[in-house]
Amino acid sequence: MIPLFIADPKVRPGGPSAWWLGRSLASLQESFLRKKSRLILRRGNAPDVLAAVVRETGAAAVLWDESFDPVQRKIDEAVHAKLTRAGIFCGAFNDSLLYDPRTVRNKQGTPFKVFTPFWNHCLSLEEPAAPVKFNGKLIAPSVWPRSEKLESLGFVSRAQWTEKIGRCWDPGEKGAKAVLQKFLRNRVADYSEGRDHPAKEGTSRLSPYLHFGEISARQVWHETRQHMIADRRPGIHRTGEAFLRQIVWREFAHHMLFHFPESVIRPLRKDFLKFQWRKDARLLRAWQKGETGYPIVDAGMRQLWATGWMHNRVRMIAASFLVKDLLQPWQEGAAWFMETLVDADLANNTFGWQWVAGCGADAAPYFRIFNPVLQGNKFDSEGDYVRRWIPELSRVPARFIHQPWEAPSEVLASAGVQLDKNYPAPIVDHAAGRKRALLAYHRMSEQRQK
DNA sequence: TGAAATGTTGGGGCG
DNA sequence: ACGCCCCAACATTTC
Repeated sequence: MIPLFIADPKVRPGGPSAWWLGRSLASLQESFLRKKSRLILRRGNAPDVLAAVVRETGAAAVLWDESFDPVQRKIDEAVHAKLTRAGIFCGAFNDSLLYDPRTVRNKQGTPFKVFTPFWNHCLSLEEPAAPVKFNGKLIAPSVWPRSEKLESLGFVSRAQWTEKIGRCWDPGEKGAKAVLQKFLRNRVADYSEGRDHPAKEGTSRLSPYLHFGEISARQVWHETRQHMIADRRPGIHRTGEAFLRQIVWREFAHHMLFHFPESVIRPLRKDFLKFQWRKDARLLRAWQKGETGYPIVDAGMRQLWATGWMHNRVRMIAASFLVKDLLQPWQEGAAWFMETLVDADLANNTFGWQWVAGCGADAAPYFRIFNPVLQGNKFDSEGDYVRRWIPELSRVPARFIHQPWEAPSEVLASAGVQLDKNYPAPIVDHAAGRKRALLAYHRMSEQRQK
């Protein structure tokens, strides 16, 4: 068996994702070496690379883990076509999802477009197969094919930010297992409540590991189920199920992307094609840099920049702010997230942004608009999250931490805050922004009727 | 996996 | 003691 990774230039990860992939491959190389095997690295057009490796080694079959995103699918098809023509056996298996998106259908035989029926349907299916522990030997070929150096694949960045992100994460399979065990031991029992408080570590933080396949959804599913049986803490069933529900949201997003690959660019609800966004590079830039003047939004955007990750509650708030308060196209936000997240995942990201923007198949209605002050008070009531990511506001009392512009001048002065000097005043008034968003939404709806 | 606007109820102050 | 008003507190509707 020849483990092989191909860096195909058609797949273009953002900076943090590329960094993660590089670290992940290094870790995978080590674990193959420990098993007296190797991980061969190549770069180039995947079908050509595979044909060359088959020629070099006389391999009889090529097996790979299937991915369902549009770019990868296209590559897989090309590989399959080229190799089968050459008489090579091809086999793809699904290790990234719990179920095969080609077979999950509702009673009408069409894909599910609403989450709850999808969830109920999944629960009615046979449980996904338990992962198999491999204890066997990896049989080495008589001659190993040539491998490129990991550094030459372009994933290893010398940029300064990688050092900072590196301190937050431990990519690789070992890290993934440790993170899951820690989550099940310490946090899953409080998941339903804890997951919404960004200052706490209440979420699983598994997203990048799941994205890169360092842990599979089936592993997470079965470990969690076992834990729910063994853990005697009250309420563990409810909170464990809330967590599994998130795993199935991921599943749903991947199935949706499989069935609607064009949703990466286009809104699923076609009336949104006519929505009047107010494209403004200045506003987009302020949002990206965490300079909107709304502390909970800015804290999230700065956490993203500093660590390659943002707490999910804050992702929703920040996304809502960009799309509704600033009326910027959701595609701009989605693109920024893909560039800056370590867990950048086309399916989850596309689904999430369409959900927030209200143009997804099963989305939040457009008139559901987050108020960043209320959300801040509700989920970061002490302001600890804001203080961690916006040091300029660290001395503002909790009463005003989510709306510093409302603080009396002496409070601001003693906290060392000068609005528009060391922290921006709000770039838009939320009440006015909300009204403007609703107006744009109504104009779109009227236009549809014409 | 909202929030704001609007409606309803009931207790207490007060003439 | 009674009725009126005010306004929390909660419920419902609307966006």
